Amino acid sequence: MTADTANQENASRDRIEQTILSAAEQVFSQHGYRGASLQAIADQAKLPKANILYYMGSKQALYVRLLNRMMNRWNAVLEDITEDSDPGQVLSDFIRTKMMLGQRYPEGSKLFAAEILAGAPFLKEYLAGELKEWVASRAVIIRQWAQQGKMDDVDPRWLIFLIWSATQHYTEYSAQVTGILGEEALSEADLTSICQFLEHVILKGCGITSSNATSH
Amino acid sequence: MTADTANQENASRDRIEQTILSAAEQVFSQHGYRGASLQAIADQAKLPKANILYYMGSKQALYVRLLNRMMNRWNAVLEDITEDSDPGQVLSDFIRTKMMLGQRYPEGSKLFAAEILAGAPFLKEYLAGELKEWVASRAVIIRQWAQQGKMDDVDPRWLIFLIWSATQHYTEYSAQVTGILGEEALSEADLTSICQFLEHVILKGCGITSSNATSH
DNA sequence: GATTGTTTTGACCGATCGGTCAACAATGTT
DNA sequence: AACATTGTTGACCGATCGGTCAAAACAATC
Repeated sequence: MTADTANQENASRDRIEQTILSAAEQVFSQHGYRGASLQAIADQAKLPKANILYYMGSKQALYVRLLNRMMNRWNAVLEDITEDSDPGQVLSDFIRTKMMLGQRYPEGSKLFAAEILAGAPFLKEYLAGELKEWVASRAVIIRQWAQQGKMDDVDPRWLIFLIWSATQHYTEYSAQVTGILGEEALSEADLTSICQFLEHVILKGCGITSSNATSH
Repeated sequence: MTADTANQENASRDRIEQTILSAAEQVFSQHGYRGASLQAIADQAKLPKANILYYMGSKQALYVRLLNRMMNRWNAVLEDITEDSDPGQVLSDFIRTKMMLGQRYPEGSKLFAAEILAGAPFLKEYLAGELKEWVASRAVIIRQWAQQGKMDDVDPRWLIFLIWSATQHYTEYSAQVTGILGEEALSEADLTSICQFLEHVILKGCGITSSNATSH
């Protein structure tokens, strides 16, 4: 096997795996781990069922792989903030980025939501480990901002949960939102309006005078 | 059949039905409609599987009945507001009530969330009908408050969605929240703190001077 | 062209799915 | 006591579940 054919084959293998992962993400996100069937995933991917297992090993391995892929997409958010950062700028970016991620990866977001709804059987350690530390470290910085008088002295944990929930709502509850709005899907105008609303309420609600937060 | 024995039998039947509904709510809320099995519900209710079907007819009928029961619990919220109401008082009550409902019926709330995640196959008409009208009518009143200068001119729909998402988060994402906090469950102190935080941020964020909102 | 390794896929496995049914127990009614 | 109604439940049905396997198709090397 030459390097050329190796690349070619690996590329082919990657393409098939991506097809399967994408199909599986859709099915798992709609019906959760138990409710999803390999046959439904295979149909979605337009491949025989045995092929799914050949590439992914088992239903559980496929599911865990999807969860990990989604976790990786969430890195780099709120990662490089310090006590000297501008809260308005940071929270504004946070809201926008979180909203954008949800719109970019709706199936992945729903997959994650279903996992949490089921009691997070595959993510318990991650939540109580990595993510807990991440929240704690961000909370320290936010508290410093409050001590500096840059914002109100609110509990940073509730603030983070508020931004998470408010933004995730529009992807995970999209069926409810679109039903109520009477639209097929959220328009660009809707998204802009929602982001502006969230920035307005959350920043103002935290006592942040958004000097340059609307400069985007 | 005397009236007495009729009452007795109906009471017995009701008790069994409630047992089944409660068991089913737990199973459906964790695994969604497809992921839940009648056998699992029967085990939870400590009844033979055939007994579940005798009382409920079918899996779908049982599921729909649970959804309707949950919908009924949500009535009476924001129902008696007028243009003369005090926004601070109303929104404060809204936040508290919504939070309380989530804590009181965690399984029902998760059941609803799973239904929406799956694309709301059984609730499409309700969302696009009753609930849409409900939101629209509340929105009219909230806009009147803004015109009267009682609050900022924010989009009432986004405001309603914000309060929904922020409060629901603590029941539907309880696995994530408790994992991050390192607690088994949310304490009373946590809940009080969260309510105060949400009232502070949302009311202030909407430009509402909460004169007597903290009188509870 | 023979050989070796990798994909592909239909057929199949035991277990479980939602649902039916008949036999039986329990309870009312007369 | 005889009968009718309702409640209970194990056994069973065809379909589908996740997963295995072997035979065939395919590709690469010598």
